[in-house]
Amino acid sequence: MLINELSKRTGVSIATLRYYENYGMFKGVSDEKVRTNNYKHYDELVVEKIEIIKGAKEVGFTLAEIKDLLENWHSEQLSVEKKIAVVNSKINEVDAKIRQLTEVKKLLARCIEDIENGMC
Amino acid sequence: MLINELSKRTGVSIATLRYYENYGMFKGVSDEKVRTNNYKHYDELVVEKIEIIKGAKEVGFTLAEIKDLLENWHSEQLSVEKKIAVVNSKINEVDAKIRQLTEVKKLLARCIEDIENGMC
DNA sequence: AACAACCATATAGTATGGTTTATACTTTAT
DNA sequence: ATAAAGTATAAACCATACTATATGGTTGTT
Repeated sequence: MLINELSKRTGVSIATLRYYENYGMFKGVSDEKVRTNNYKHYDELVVEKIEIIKGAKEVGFTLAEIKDLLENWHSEQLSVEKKIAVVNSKINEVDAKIRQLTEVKKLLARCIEDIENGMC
Repeated sequence: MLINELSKRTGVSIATLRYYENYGMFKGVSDEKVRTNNYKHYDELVVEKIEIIKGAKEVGFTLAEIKDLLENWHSEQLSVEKKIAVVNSKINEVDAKIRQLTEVKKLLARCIEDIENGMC
């Protein structure tokens, strides 16, 4: 699919997609058979990556962190074991975020107690 | 306590604390009895607020969102019920983030399957 | 008294994550 | 064939969240 469709599929603006591609988050490929243009084509794997980018960004991961993950995930250099280790370490980070959110929830629950006790 | 101690207590740099105060996240008060300076004093409530700021930021809330929460939490204008409603709505947002993180975890688990199946 | 350590304010600079604009070529619809 | 819509690249611009620098006053120690 071309960038327009990719944008529609993912809900991410074309400008942002180009920004991501330029940043190195994923790569589209030009069709070798067509030499009149260099339109880039994106596959389902790119869609998957973008879903990860969207979710991870939403919960506070930076593009640099996400890029690092995606790069290793598809690296030819790394062994299967190492790739899995990289993804697993990201899963651990996600768990840490969940714990942090649980902490924030506790703080907010304390806020409510404070309010009920007229302390604010 | 003065800003130096506040910084040490919270682990947030003095520059950042001033930025937050200027942004309206919290306010220190000058001692009325001392007219020779306008050093600002911060209490335990400020420390609590900063803990919330730190936690909420970490998981992707913007300063504007957090400010809004903190402002309502301590507003004199709002009734107890409304304050509680504001904090509760933030708790709901936190729950949404947790769900989002769970989604990201699923996507990452799918990555691992892909890797194991040699699809990457 | 003098010197370091601390506080306040203002302004400028930086990094991240985009968005907008300009230019130019390609494809598609009529 | 020509206008509209789509694609690519580059550069300028923008908001957010700091960080650093400059200036000047205060406090505390010796």
